[in-house]
Amino acid sequence: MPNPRKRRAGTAGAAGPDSKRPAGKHTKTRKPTGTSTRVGDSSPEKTSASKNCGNNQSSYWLMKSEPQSRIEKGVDVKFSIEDLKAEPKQTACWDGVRNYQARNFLRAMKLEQKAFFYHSNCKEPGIAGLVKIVKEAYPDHTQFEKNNPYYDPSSKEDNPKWSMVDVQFVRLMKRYITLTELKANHQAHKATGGPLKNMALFTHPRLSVQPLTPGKSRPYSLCYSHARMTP
DNA sequence: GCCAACGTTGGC
DNA sequence: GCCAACGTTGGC
Repeated sequence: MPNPRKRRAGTAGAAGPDSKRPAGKHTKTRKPTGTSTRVGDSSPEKTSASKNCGNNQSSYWLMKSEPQSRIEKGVDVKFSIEDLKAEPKQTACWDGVRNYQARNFLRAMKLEQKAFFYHSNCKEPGIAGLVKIVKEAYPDHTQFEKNNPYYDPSSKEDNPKWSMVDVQFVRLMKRYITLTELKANHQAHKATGGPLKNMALFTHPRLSVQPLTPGKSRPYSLCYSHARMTP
């Protein structure tokens, strides 16, 4: 059931983001490595950010979602950053990821890490805002729901294949960063060795959940092989 | 384990 | 709506 699609999210499950969270989890918002990165600044060169991809992986991610209505198996998959903002607690679960690489990245996400919210499959694709991880990976309930577009009959309750995280709205970008702009920077960086030269958005265009690398750190290809472990 | 057929992604 | 790129499936 290939559905390497990104996904919208539903209200953070009945088992909401905080239901069984270790209470005192008020970790300081750890800024991505000291790098100067003003995260979420509108300059695309800075949209890649954070740590290395070694063990603790990227501290910054990019997650795609479709802001426009589209019916998939009878269900509207639309989920824009405005939709996220409108959720209770501005929080939702990121369900429906059905691609192993994307899933592995979901599983690597840590509390408080941030992700750029990317609008795909729409008039003007691009980065719309910033979200943060408020619940680490747990089983995606939609894989067991027969009437759900993301139902996966091959997944067993005692060994769920697919995971999701909960994300919370942080803010919109100061200005919308279009795919066109990102691509221009990516192209330029390929020549100059700039930080976006290996941006997964272009090197792995179908990956709906992807890590971003810090300005001068290792190329994404390394992260990629690290994350490659299991299907 | 190869690989052709098929399905999906997502920009255009 | 088209279609190229690419992931998945399943026969062998």
